[in-house]
Amino acid sequence: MIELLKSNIERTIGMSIPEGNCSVFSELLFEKHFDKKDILTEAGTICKYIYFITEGSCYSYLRDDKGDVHAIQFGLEGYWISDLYSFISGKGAVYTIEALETTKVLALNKEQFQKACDTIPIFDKYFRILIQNAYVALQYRLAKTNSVEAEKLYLEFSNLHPDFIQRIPQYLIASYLGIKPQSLSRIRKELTTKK
Amino acid sequence: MIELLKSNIERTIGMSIPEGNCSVFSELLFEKHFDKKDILTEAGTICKYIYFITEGSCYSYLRDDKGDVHAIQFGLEGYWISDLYSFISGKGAVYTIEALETTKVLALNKEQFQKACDTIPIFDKYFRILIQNAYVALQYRLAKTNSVEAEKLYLEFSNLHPDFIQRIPQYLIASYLGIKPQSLSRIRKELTTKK
DNA sequence: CGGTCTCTTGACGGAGTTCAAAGCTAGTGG
DNA sequence: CCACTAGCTTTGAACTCCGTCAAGAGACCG
Repeated sequence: MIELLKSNIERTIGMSIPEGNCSVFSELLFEKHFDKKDILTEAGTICKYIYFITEGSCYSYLRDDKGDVHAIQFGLEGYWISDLYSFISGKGAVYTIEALETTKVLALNKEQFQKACDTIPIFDKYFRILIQNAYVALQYRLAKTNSVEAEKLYLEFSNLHPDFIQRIPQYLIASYLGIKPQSLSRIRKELTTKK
Repeated sequence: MIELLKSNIERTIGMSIPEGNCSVFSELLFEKHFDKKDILTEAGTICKYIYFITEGSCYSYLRDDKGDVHAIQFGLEGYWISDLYSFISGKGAVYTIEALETTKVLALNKEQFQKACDTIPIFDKYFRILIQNAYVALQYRLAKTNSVEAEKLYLEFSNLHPDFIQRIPQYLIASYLGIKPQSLSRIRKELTTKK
């Protein structure tokens, strides 16, 4: 269970974790289980946890004034997901997080997160790298959104995340790319007839 | 000079800086001067510094396959600007950073940045918060880009950053918002006639 | 005062949206 | 185990916002 997280950390920071640290982890993290369509965090409420997905998949979304859903982020096994703003500030969440499948996570509340950062320097470093990477990737994604047509956006996405294409419904991928499901359907049709 | 940074740190982390730390700063940071249109970092080369702007303004941009420029980020007095990916990884920068006016910055290279984080815990914390905030804001910006028409995007931007509207050329603001200068011109016309 | 850079305006075109309806597909209950 | 339903995907036709191309007006700098 915790093995996935451990290997994830080691891969990210490029060094192996001392044995002692693992037991500290086990104490801080606790498992949670969600069924498909369960809500991990509701927009407006305080997001008390960051979740590390060990099984299944989730996504976060923003609901706009018209009530339309806009997918923000997907998470599969080995991904963290949360409303970071709410988690850190303690204010109401902007996004809702929902399970796409039967999902198991390791949850960490703010206090435990602090403790993990304070007592396990490697974890502190790990999380810093994670956010830096997420920030850099996001900046690039926005730049692409503003400069490239939807077809190329989809191609890049499917090359980068073939696993997402397999497991995440098309209408959510469309939403994530900033287009309508109908448009993505037409794009996919175009792509298959091209080949 | 360094006062601006000091007050910036104090405002961000919500506590005052011990006297001793300031002198450490002065040793690590060094001043640089740029004229309008000078390049702080060129895409493709390694971005060796993060810059804290004390006077003037800059922007970072991505040049796409067609040679078109896409504004990524603006920086005025009190803002940090860099190609974070390149700075951290030591690989070639994705973005170019250019001065929009005569600009003075405090520069910090990787080694000095490390030293600052290691010896000044407050600085470490400050930078973590900065990136977290930037990440959260960016995520929200992308969500808006994908859900809101250009007019509202511009209105939000001008409400949030009236100082940017004053000092940054309109064609760059258009680029930042992901639209063409002509479109922004028309949007602005619409808005004035509406009132 | 001439040249370059920025902003504006007009006409047209195209990528993606909207509205609507019909196929699919997977999950549910009988 | 099949039938039914709800949700997802596909397809068509009309529309809309923004992009493209082009030209002119204004501003700024040497």
